[in-house]
Amino acid sequence: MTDTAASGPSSFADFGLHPDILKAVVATGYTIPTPIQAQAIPVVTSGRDVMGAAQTGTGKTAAFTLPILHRLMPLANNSASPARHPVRALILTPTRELADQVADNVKRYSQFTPLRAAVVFGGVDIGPQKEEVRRGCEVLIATPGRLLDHVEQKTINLGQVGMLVLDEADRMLDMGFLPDLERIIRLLPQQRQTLLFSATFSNEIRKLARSYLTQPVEIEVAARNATADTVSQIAYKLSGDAKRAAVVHLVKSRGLKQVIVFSNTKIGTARLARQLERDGVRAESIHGDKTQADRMKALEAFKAGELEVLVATDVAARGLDVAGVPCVINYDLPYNAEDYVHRIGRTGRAGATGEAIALFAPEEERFLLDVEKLIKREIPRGQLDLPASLLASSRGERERPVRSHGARGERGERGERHRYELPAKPVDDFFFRPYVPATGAEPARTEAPPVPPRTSAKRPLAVLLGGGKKD
DNA sequence: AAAAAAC
Repeated sequence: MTDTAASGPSSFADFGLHPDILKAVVATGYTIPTPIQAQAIPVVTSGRDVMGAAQTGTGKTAAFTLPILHRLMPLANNSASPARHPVRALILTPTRELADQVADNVKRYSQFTPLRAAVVFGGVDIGPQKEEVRRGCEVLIATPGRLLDHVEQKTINLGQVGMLVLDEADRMLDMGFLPDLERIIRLLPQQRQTLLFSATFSNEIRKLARSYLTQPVEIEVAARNATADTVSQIAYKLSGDAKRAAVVHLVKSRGLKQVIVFSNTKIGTARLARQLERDGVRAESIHGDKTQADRMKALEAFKAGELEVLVATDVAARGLDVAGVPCVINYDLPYNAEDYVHRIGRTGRAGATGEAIALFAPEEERFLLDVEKLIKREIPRGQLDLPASLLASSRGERERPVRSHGARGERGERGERHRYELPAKPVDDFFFRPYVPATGAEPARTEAPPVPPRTSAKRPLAVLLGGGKKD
């Protein structure tokens, strides 16, 4: 812990930032730096490495973007030659949306300078990115995979990068980006400033920091894993069936706009959005199986206030910054308690008040208890009175029971609903072959071993052959 | 267990 928090500058003008950058800050309407900005800006400006733990929505992006631009100003020139604009600062993010958003910020803060910024990420045509990069950029924002693609195609050279930012580093590790990160870092000069931001300081993160940071200044603004005080939290216990009705009721009865509803699965996300639309709620879904164009379209519509609800997987749990999201609903409780913190961090941002509502089925209560343990506070349980009309339609439309395979005994007494049940996907006919006991008398079968359900197709061969380790 | 990310 550092104890410099209280004594930070009380105005952006106190940082000594280059006037052209300060001008953009003023134009954006910022006056008082947030705690992370107050702490990080002087340290980054001084050239030191930083290991920062900050709640999302605390102004983290500006906290590293502003001093980076400031430090690049002596290198800025108005030349039209791409050769005069090599990449000097590289910002890596785990998701495409976050990269895009950080790029928007960098472009805004550099609008009055000759500095140029570009962004590259996957899922979209690489051609325009090549063109943008070819024109030259001092600041490059990227997701790791597409960046390596560019490097291999020699459209991007990282040999002049003097500043590296790893944003949402814990998420990048979770997503298996470590090998990509290592490859990218090997392409950078040894002599550089490195900033690592992470929601948590896990052992893996500390190890990463030991490998790539030099005597970093540790900055931590909020107690780790704490939730913002400005977010009120409540949890409603509901059967799985009633959840959808609850979302409709909450949105309609209170006239909510711009609600993010989190679901655990891509399929569940898409299905819920469709059902909400049928119930007269303007809703779109965003998840990783959608094309990048659709993801952007949904996000834009949401930002523009055209949607009442954005139904999202955890693709949207971290980093997304939509001004003024008043309410986040956890339609499913996340398997990892930490994801709860990230999800509800979408509301109550930058000091605004927000509300986080959790809808949990009885069998999900243990996840709620995990969350309470992590955030070290109790989430009050509420009672939600749903109109009968909503509940009825919720039942009628149900094509198959949700979680009917749950191990709970009381499911039996509602057996009538099982008649609606149809498997979502065709089941491999292996499961329907008669069971043959493996007696000695049995003729030797030379049949290939059954292929497990298709999800295993991506597993290493060794696992398929039974040689893989299972832990 | 699920999600994300290069083609």
